[in-house]
Amino acid sequence: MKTNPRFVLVAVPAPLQEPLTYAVPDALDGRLEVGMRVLVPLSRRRVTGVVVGFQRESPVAGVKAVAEVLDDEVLLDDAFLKLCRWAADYYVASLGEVLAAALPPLLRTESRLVVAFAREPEALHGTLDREVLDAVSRRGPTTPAALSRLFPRRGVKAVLDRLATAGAVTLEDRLRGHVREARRKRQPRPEKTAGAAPGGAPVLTGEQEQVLRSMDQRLRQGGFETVLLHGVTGSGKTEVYLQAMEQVRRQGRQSLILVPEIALTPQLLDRLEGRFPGDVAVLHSGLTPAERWRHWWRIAHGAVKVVAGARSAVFAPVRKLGLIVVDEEHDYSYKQEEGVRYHGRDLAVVRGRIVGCPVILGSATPSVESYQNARSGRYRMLELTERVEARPMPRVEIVDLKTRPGQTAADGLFSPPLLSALKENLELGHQSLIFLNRRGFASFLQCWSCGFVFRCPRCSISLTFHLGRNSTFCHHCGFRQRKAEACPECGNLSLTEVGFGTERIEHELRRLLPKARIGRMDRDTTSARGAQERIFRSWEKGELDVLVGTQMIAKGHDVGGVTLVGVVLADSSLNLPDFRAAEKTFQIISQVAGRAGRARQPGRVIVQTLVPGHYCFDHAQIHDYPSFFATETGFRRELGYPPFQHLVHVRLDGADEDKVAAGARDLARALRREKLPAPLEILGPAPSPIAKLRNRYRWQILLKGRSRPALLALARRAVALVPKGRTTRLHVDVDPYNML
DNA sequence: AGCACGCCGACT
DNA sequence: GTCGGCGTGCTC
Repeated sequence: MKTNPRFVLVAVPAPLQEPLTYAVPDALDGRLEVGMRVLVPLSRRRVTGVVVGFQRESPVAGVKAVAEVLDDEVLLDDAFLKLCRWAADYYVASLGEVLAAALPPLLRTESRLVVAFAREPEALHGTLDREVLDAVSRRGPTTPAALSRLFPRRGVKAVLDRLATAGAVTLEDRLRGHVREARRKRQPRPEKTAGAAPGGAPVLTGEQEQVLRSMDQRLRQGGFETVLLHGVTGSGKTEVYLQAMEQVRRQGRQSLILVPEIALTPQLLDRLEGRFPGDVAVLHSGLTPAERWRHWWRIAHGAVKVVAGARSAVFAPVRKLGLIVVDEEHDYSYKQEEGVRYHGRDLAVVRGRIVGCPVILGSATPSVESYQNARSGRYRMLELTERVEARPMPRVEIVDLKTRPGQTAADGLFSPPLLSALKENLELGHQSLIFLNRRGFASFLQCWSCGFVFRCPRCSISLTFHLGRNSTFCHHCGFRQRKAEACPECGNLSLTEVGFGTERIEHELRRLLPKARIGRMDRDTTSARGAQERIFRSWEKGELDVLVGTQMIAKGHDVGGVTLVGVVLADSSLNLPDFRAAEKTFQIISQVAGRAGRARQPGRVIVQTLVPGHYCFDHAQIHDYPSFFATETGFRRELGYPPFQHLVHVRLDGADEDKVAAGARDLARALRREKLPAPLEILGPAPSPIAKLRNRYRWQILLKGRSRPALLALARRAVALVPKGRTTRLHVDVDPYNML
């Protein structure tokens, strides 16, 4: 494409609806191609943009010129840009926003102001100017931000302007080092991976072999197809992925495997490294920008055979993509909840279609959407119905907590069956897993005298009490407050702890099982680097008898091989105001239950609940996903929820409650006046369930209908109708998962 | 997203 | 009286 056009279209990392036009300077004539990064002026700074097209004429007058090319060859290929365009279109975002979500941070921010000492001026304005100038000459070239930190609240910016005018310092818009670095086409040293020996492939079960055989042609020859691999827990899905990836490698192509963030553990990575030594790149949120960039570079230059990562790895710049695997495809962490709210699994399928490669979605408890797609023939269903080594499925018992009258929830954390099973298991020297989907000691503190509840000052929710830190916390914004001794309303000293979380469970277990060695794994105990690994290792070595935890013990580390799993209260997820509550509960019970009985010992699972009659328990009890699906889709169809109809969640938020409410009403009224190509329901507006978050009030409108084009058209109208101000902001969430 | 321009409370 | 808060608008 060397037609020497005079203008290029450049997508910049800003929420602009359209790419911007820049002139091509003579020096770059013929050197620019679509997919190259360029440095372009934007306002008063320079940013990296991506060339997305060419133009003969400029649509606007007075365009600026491209400052520099940053690549000698195309970094982002056509398929990558197609995926980004698709995402921008579908999620009602701009290409620039999608690129901002897709590219590592180091590829975006490019220039910054650098202050350097120039010369001693003849006169200085004041003592502060003197101090700042001294600091600059002492520190060498530095940034205004660093100086502001050194002289907080003293108007450093004005000082610097004065100093610059006086010629004492230079203020220069300087490129960051890495930009130059990136341009040198030096390949980073290949990572030396601790010589993990190639792991031998284990013997496959008949089912595993059959599944692989049925995908063989696609894996060899390519071509798009989505396979839903529905395999019960412990049926060896991972082994299927690994062998499929090996097949792809033999064809000289690369594989991309997406896993939930929480499952991106050393355990999985060890396994990948074992099979593909030195050939694995990992992308996850724990990487520093520089590390992420290094991995990105290796991937883009074909230096690895396998890319593993969480959600955003769906944008990994893999060139010769031969297979995409999405493990635990039902997992909600694939949904991005800020910025462009994309779904990693759905984009994986789109990417497979664009590049023409197979996509494997794997789960023991598929999402209702994916299972429906498999039913309707859009995906091909492959099943693994048996556990490896013919291990039996665990026995699941549902215990009704209600049948214990005269007792408060505090007494009844452990029902007699669960408690005696725990004791018995302990005596046998076996390990037990106790699951509760809630952190902290008590859900909230309430005054027994006047009813006062401690609430977050920034959010409309109560504060969770954490005994270990003697404080109450907001689980949404992080607000912390030392535990008060008395009620701030009436001064009463009797503050009651209401509800319970994992910390309380651990506490009670220590009391009930004084001899047991008890550990806890939740966000509170694993926040320190390496802490999760330590807990897991001691569990693995048998140094713990009981492990209490949240989702983390159901996903993430494979804490398999236990003989007893207890679910303290299954209702916590069942009672959420969410049409997926039953699905979420079914999934989490199946996942934790799957931890039981992986070794030779058969497993036992005890699920406590106040609503034992709920259908999700019936089906979970007998490990019957298809029946659960049938019941669940019955309700979904009736109520017009996904996968039968689609949703778009529109939220307005802002600091002024009245303005947000009025804005939401105006918007809903305007949307109802729109002419649509197909009928849609417009529900609301209504205050969001969490009506205030981080001091911003929230109202929402829900769009619902069968026609996706109509839904997206209406969502775009909403974006156009709400001015891009900052007092009330609009967020559009296509296919929402979290509507709180 | 940054960054600059432009109107209202606490200080040299 | 200023300084600096962030609300608003723009970026080829």
